[in-house]
Amino acid sequence: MDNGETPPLPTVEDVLNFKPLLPLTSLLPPMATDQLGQDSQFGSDIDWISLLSGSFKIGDQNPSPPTAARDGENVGKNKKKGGRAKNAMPPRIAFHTRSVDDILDDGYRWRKYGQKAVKNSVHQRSYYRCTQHTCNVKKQIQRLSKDSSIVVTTYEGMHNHPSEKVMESLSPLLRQLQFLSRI
DNA sequence: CGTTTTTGACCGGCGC
DNA sequence: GCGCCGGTCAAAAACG
Repeated sequence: MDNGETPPLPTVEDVLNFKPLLPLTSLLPPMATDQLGQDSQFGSDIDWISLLSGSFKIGDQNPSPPTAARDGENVGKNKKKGGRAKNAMPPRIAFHTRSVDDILDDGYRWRKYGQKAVKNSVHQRSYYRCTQHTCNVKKQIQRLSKDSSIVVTTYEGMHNHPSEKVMESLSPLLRQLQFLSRI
């Protein structure tokens, strides 16, 4: 598609209209300490997730676990498994975003693997998969036919690795926090 | 040249 | 069984 371009930053209106159904921290992967490098001191002393979510307290080693509220409002179509609960399907999280751009930069890299026209919608639905091999997170993007200015992004599954983009931008801050926490 | 997109084929579930 | 529908595969094209 139009991937060569850097996705435009969200406008103020985009931010105001951005209503996640879950706390953003629930989208972060569990901190993989072994991926931060052997020489890194990250991960062992500080619960970065709770720190970033604002629930971190000094000396609190046991913050409230992110009891992932499972389903969003629009996931009603999951009733397919009427009697056959074969495998618990991964949780789905949907975001409604008012944006001119279909592709929202969430920090992860995605590979498109399909596109289909859905019934009762003029627009098509695109299917993406996380490019990390060990991570089978999927997401689908479709634009509301009623209000074409709204993009629905549905995530399925949780990343088992950190976003290199987020890590890159957060690394200096994390180092600083690590340094300060040692005092 | 490696990676990503495109796009029709393919497949499985479900209702009739 | 058949056809619709949503999701995925995969080969070829496009891209940088």
